[in-house]
Amino acid sequence: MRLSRYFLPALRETPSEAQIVSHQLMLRAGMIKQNGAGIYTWLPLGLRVLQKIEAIVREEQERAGAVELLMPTIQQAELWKESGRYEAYGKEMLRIVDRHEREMLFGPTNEELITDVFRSFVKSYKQLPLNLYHIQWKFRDEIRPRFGVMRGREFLMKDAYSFDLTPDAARQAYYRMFCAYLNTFSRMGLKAVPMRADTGPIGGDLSHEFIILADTGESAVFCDRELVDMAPPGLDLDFQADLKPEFDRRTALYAATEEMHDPARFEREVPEERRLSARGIEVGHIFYFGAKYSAPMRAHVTGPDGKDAPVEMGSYGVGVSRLAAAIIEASHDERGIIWPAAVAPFTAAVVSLRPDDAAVSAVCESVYGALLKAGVDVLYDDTPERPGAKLSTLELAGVPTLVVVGPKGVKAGVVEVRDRATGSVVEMSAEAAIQSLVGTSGG
RNA sequence: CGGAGUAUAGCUCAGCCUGGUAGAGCGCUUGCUUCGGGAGCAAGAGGUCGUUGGUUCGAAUCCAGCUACUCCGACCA
Repeated sequence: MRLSRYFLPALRETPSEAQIVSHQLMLRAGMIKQNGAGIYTWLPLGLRVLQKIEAIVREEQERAGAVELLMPTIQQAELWKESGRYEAYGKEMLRIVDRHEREMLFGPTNEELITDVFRSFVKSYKQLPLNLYHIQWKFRDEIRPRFGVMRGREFLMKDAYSFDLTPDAARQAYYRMFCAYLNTFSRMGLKAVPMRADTGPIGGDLSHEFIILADTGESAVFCDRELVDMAPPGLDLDFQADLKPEFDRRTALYAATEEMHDPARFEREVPEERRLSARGIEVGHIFYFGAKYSAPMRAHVTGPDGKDAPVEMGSYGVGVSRLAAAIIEASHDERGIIWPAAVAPFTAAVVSLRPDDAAVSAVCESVYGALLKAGVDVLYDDTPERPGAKLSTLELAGVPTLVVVGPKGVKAGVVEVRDRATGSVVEMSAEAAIQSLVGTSGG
């Protein structure tokens, strides 16, 4: 992408409405624009990040055996009346009336819809286990949205729903998602700690929140330090196997959010030097809730004994749009965002210090062309801005690697390769710069 | 929903107290000089001062209503 043809409306000053660093940086880097309280347009750079996050979530869901579909944003009220949540959900649910005076709603979640899909098509235990997921915009009319997309009213969420015949099988489905989540967050460069969670209004008796640690996190968390650096299960994990040992190993140590925190137990179970009190951001939440929806909505399957029973369900959410902000909270410095390569909007940028210099432009074009051809997500800054302004903007936007091409370097036969995270600046031939990027870019 | 603020140029803000017809910096346009860390000079464009009403000879300024946004609390991926 040539920056001269791109749309990157970066701001030099911080808009006054932004309180936390991720919101400030997202506005300044031209990722989002606010429309109303908790409602945002995703500008091109922000959309790229969102799509990278989505892609990772999708790959790891598929790896764990989940199947993607897409449910609507606007739903009819009927199913919610059936489950009993139309009254129970309260004002957070945005209710809409259509031209025929029918009651509609903008979905805050999708248990009812998916349960309806399931009961329409699945009748036998032989079609189980099943895990269906989608990545869709949701709306919750929060009393007080804040912190940009961290707690918006409209947000993009991945939610998966598992269906099993027995509680034991349902627990295995839960363990699969548990492991998939750890791999998912790890791939985004995050250290996520699973914490025993309150099941809240969704109900059920088994639930974990996935928390990433960040000073600006909205909830206080308490855990054993060992958990923070525990490696994820890994992409070669066998999702067909019994994952209970894996799950048990990762939930044996103390980890709790404020609501579930038991100070006495914390002190009893965790040696003092390993006690970690920090702040965290919830980026995922998984629930096992059995027949909470399948019973009232009569989503029954016939078992091998010929008897019908409500299907055992669980639901598994990832806050996709929230993750964009959460990653920034966990990875930034005074100059701006530091994207982990896997979610960076562009993995590299070629920066022409002198677009009016033919020799400089020739080197830029050849590097840019080679990187494009190799499938690297590369931005080419061919604009006539001054060097300082260019570098500042690209550092603000967090591009992981810059290939800086200037007249001095070109005369000496070198370009500069700058690493955003470490700040290192290395001179090398254009050829070597291309090689280093093609070799390391994971796409 | 309770409490507290804010609303003036694209952005950050001043002006309001003490009423007299709107400013700065950055950004934008044009030209020249510059060009390796957010350039300099010159000339420009850009605002029904959130909105409605009231007071007044006269309102960005004083008063009231409304709306939007932000912050603190209860709620949440």
